[in-house]
Amino acid sequence: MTKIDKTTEELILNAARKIFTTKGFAAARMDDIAKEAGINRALLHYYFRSKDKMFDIIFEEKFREFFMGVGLILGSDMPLFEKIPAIIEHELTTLAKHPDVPMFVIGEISQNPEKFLQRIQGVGVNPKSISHILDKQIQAEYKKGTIKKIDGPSLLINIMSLAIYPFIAKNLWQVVFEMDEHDYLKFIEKRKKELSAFIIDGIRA
Amino acid sequence: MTKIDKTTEELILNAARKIFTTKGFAAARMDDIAKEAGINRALLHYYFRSKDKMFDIIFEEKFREFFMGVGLILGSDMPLFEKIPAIIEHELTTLAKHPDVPMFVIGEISQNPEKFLQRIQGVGVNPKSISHILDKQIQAEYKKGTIKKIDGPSLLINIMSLAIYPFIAKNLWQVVFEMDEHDYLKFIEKRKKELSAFIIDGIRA
DNA sequence: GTCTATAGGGTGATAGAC
DNA sequence: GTCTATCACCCTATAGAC
Repeated sequence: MTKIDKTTEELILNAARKIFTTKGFAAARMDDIAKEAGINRALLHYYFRSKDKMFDIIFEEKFREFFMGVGLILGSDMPLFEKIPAIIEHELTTLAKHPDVPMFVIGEISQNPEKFLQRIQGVGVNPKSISHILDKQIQAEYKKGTIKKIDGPSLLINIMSLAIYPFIAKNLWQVVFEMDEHDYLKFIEKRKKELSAFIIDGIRA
Repeated sequence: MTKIDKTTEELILNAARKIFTTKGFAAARMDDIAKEAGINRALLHYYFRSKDKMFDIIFEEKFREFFMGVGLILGSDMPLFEKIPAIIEHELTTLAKHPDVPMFVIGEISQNPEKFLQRIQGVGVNPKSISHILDKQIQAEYKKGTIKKIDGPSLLINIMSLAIYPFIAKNLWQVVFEMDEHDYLKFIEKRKKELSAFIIDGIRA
């Protein structure tokens, strides 16, 4: 519990957040972070001891952001036809503000999938129970004759694909479509309205 | 045109392909590649001079694989309702064999979007003309009353999202769904049949 | 062509002055 | 708390023996 200058610590964390999320752990340099924060390398170690420790703090934070919101919606008892728009709305809104989070989180998970399970349970998201809730809702709608036969994992991955991929490949599509930052965010904004309808029409009986 | 041992060269390229595509440029070590190939580091430089040059060869190759096939289908005059299943079939089939290509290619493009435009033109794919062809086909179907109003970029990114994201986040979803390699590929195989229907139902009027 | 040895520069981390 | 100087190791690349 050493007394530390709060503003410097946050200056460093802001810099670390920017560098790690845009470059990933392997390509990020302590010097990049120091320069971004406008201080020198030694100070990073004074506040956070090592690159690994600093990375863990940022990753944990982004990991939560990435999974917790959608986990809560998915695990709720909201009806299926409300859940889908709620997820789309939530994902596109938060990711528009933090476009490089998906690539960062998924990229680092890919390098270290073993660490992933315990971590996701740590943030209070239980894949199995979520999966179970979703399966039950799909079953119910199917029996009512409102949707086609589809299994939970398929529907879930369809929703997440459509919501997340446009951010993962944002730089790629910006070049292809010749869009600048602002154009692309407008494009995403327009998708908000279209995507739910697209998904629901895709599963409706 | 020095005479070089073809089999050693390919041994190295195979190793480089594996290491670069799974770890990315920044995390890949020349020593990883040497060990994977069963030779020593110096030999890598003898054949390919530098890490950068070696990487370029692998990236160029994977870049082509990733864009050319789908580019040809998209640019063809195949009717829209055949084009969509053709893309899905092509993508899921080739990516099932090379699951880490999307993360590799998109990840490296994200780090260097400037280099991307010239490169894609280099492989004979012209985004603008493809976009134009697709737009015309959508317009035509819309006038026939067969599909809802949707713009080219939206439809295209929907298709690519659904096809590619499951491979980008493969390790993540394998943990969530508790699937091993074989389970996941079976899951993908099943999606092949479902996805086209899902997309077409999603845009149908 | 393939190896060992090593140069040369980067990179994370620490010591110590202020 | 913040800095400069520096260590120790890592990593790419090259030299030179075989």
